[in-house]
Amino acid sequence: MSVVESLSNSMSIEVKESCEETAQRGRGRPRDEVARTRILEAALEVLQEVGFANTTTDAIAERAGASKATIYRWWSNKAAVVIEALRKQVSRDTPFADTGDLVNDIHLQLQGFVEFLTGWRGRVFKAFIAAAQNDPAFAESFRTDWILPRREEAKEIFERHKERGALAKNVDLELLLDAMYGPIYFRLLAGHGRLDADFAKSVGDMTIRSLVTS
Amino acid sequence: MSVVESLSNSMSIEVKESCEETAQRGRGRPRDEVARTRILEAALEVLQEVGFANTTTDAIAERAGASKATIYRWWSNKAAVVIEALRKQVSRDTPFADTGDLVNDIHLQLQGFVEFLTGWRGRVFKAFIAAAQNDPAFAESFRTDWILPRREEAKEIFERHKERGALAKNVDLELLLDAMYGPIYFRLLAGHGRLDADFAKSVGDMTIRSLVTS
DNA sequence: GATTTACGATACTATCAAGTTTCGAAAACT
DNA sequence: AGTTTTCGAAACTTGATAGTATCGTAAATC
Repeated sequence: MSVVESLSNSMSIEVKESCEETAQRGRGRPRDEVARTRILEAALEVLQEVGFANTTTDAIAERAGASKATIYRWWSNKAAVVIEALRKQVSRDTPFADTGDLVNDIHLQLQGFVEFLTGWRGRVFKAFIAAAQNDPAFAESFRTDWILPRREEAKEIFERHKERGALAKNVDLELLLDAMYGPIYFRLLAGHGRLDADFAKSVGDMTIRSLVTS
Repeated sequence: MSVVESLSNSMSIEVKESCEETAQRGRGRPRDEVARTRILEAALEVLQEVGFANTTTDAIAERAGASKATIYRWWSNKAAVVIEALRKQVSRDTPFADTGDLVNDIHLQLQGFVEFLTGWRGRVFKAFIAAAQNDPAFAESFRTDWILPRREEAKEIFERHKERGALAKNVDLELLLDAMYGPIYFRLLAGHGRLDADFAKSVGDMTIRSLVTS
């Protein structure tokens, strides 16, 4: 069983539905929630294949077996669809290691993250980051919905390690997280080296070494 | 004097001119090298302001005071202009610390890199990385012209530190470089924390701590 | 059954940008 | 002077796509 799977039952961040649109009881035919799901899934698929710059609403509609009219009935524009799709994925796929052992936690977190990025979700993720550099709406969502919640969760775990005495009180947790995840992001985006379990292990080892004397 | 300025006389990587187009002696009016320079500079300016996805050839031409015909006379397409412009900047702005002292080198390199990214060039750089996620030509140039040369140069410096005994022979230099630069890239792209001299110092300290027991 | 709303399909409009062409003028060589 | 090539300016063509509108149908409420 993979690390990601073994952690998938951990607490996930619930994203509040922004719109009052969801299944409002009224007169006519209700919103087709299946179509909604298909559209969001299709958006991620297309995004992952061609990047946001080359993602078209026609492609999303065709992939979803839906109509463009349906898309624009529920989302104000193309970016809104993709951003909601990305947020949905975030709320599902954020396993996080919390075993009680510091060394173990660090390794499992890095291992799980690399596994998360390998393959399908890695390409989605790259597209997300790229879009965030060109469009402020994506940048905001990337920070608010992805980066910050994960960091807060990780910081809580590390705070408990501090209280248990496994981690020195004066360790800068922001810096620690950057040291852990920075190299992973770096290889993901620059592609200059392998991004696999061995690398995750090495980064973890190095991070832990940097803590012993701090 | 800034770290970047103090290092700006160091060896820079000479990029070979790809095209035989440059100043071929023939019959008619020769190529206007001033216009060429203006076009490349304008390309970077526009890129840095709006990102590659929103960069238009019209904007580049207008900014450069040139004609689109001139652009397409010498470059096959829009991406070619921008990629050459980025390559030109790389060949100029790659100061690298090599003082002979390991701790000093690490801190100066990180300091110089953060300074490089702060302000104008940081935005160019972000646009470069974003484009690399959507367009294979940019990705190739990013690795070949930017990442790899810098890493090779840094690895040579660290190899000398190994020979001097300042650095353990078994240290993985690829990993070391990822640990140094990964966190910087991370903050540059995710924007979740400050990217300043203090941060560079902290990353350097942490990196050095991770080396002492390795 | 009448009404209301959503649906898929499709045609449509409007915009924007890449790349081309034309033209008169300028700058080199012979 | 004549020739060749480039230049800037501007008009132009072409293609792609975001977003809208229409229409007949399906699924709910009253």
